[in-house]
Amino acid sequence: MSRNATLKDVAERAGVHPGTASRALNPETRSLVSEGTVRRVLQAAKALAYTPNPMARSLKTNRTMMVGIIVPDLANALFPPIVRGADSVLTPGGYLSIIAETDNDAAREREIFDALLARQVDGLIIASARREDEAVREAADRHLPVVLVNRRDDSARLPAVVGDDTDGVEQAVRHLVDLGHRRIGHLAGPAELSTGIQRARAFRQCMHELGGDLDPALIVSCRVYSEEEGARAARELFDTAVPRPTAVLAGNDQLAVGLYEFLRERGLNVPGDVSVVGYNDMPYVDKLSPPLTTVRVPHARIGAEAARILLRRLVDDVSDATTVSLPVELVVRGSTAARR
Amino acid sequence: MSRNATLKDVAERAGVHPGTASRALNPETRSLVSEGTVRRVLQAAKALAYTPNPMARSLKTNRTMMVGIIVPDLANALFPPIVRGADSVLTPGGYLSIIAETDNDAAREREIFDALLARQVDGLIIASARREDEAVREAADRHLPVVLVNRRDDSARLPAVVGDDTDGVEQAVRHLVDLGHRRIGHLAGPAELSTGIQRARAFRQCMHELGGDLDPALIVSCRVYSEEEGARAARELFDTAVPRPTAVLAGNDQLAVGLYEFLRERGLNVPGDVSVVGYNDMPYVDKLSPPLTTVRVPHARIGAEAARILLRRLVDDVSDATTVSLPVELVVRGSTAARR
DNA sequence: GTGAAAGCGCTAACAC
DNA sequence: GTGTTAGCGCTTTCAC
Repeated sequence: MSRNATLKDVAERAGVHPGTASRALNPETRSLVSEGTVRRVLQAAKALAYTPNPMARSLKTNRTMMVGIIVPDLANALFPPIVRGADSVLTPGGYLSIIAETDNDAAREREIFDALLARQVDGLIIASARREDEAVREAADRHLPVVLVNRRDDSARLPAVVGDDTDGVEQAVRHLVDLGHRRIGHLAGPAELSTGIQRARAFRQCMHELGGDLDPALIVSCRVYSEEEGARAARELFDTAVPRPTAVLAGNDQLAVGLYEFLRERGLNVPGDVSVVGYNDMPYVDKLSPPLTTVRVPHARIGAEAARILLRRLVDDVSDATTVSLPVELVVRGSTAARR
Repeated sequence: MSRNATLKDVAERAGVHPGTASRALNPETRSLVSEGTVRRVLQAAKALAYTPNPMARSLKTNRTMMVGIIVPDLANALFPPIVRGADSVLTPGGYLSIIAETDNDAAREREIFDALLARQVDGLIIASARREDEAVREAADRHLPVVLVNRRDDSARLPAVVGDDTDGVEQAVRHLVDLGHRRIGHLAGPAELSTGIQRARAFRQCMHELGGDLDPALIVSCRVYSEEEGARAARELFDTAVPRPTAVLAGNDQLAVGLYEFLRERGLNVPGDVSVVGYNDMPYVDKLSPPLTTVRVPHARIGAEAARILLRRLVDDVSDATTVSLPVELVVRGSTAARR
């Protein structure tokens, strides 16, 4: 924006060669320079309020110290904590995070992926992966430093950090079964997302193990995670499953909110007639009436852990394509009650 | 991340000098090159999947094509739409947005401001301005290309885009007065923020003009915008103002949510005993019970307009420190009713 | 321990 | 119309 001091300025003021100034300023190479010179250079740098030009440095070192974070949608309260968690690790590590939104659009994701690579980011954290994802596939093919968060792709060739969906669903179903429910419905998330398929799979498994009703009509798939789709799927569920479920596990909190709407329209009471469990523990679901029982996913921790894995790759060049599952916790509120 | 084609590669493949290739690739200078050459260069570039190295370009042009967006907190549902609105203008303009959060911390804001400048961003959109703000002051002093959004600083030396607080408050108060309320309380936002002071000022003014009760005990200041602080201030309001207000205008929706909590604890019904109006129309306030009547602020438009002003400065070098006020709209829901 | 010099990839002023 | 050259600010190899 305005004329800044350059290394040359600092060198001149300190009466040394720019090369020497560079060495003195860089902690890694500082030991190569005599103590007195280091002091003079540091002093000159301070006096001139010198900040190295990252462009010039990047051009030389081939590293931008920037990491891209790709999320579907910042307005979805799920993602800001992930971003913040990642940021809290990246910033102290000297990296700048570049956040971009895909709007849940595969084409847009592709564009952003390309744009970020063109900008020479050193690595990428992707929260928008679909199970079949072109950008993710390319990242794996090219061995780019990429970590997936929250959602995985099917190839599983990239490291990923997610919440433990299997355990989360089990806690939820067990809670409902303990309350006496057997006929439990599931509003399954999009089949193209790992969370959707994973939670649905865990749901079937649990129902089987815990003695729930295995009627296939109890599972309805949602095309997207949204309130409207939740309401639509809820309608389908309650119109199809006979007798109607006494409890429903929603694939995420947004679907649960749609379910709430539907039940209210139908004149069905929560939890009197139907118990409801959500997933994620978004902000404000404790303010719904009744407050939503849901599975809390540690999104900030997920983001932080992903950043740590990425930095390990970037800084120490250690890589492994393992998936880290972080523990989740059922938060019981007012939307679940014993079956009447 | 991996070896990319350089301009030199493209030039070689097209059988021309790098300088010529550069001209052919740049739309601005393309007319200087013969048609056939342009075609060959473009073709070579395509074949090699050439993307210009932004570092090298920036080093030369002294422009990074990056804009910093500073927000207090992405988890506050207010700010993602601002970011998205800005982004929707910046991206087509060829700019990349760098989003950073201050956590409502002045020191952190200062750090981020410096870090972004060190990264050589071309301009800044600041949503975290306090009325007295060191970073904002410096930006003005140095004539940096900066646009304020949502919140302004007192010096008013920088362009700003905000919602029309005066009109918003007037619509809210008029609505309450029309419902028969006279004893209307106000949970004022932080005095260090322009929105807090502005809305409180407008509130006093309106109450005066519309015949409301001017009892100073009806206005309570909040230190921060948060639910807890809203609840605390509500307690103070209802403990101090005698007789108690029959309606309350909250400085923002978060304060309104805190007010809800307090009223529920006190056993006061909304809107039966007390009507409540919020400010901002955050997501999910329509899901509260009762759904919150509030003033809708066009945050996405605010972000977009700010970006437009910034681009005008960056691209065409037009600048003016005027404040743009965008129209707001009262959304009447279930939290307001006629005084009994 | 320090200086000299090359060069990262690009653009732009200047030749021809 | 195209080639040549210099140089943006920095790091790093090579001399000395």
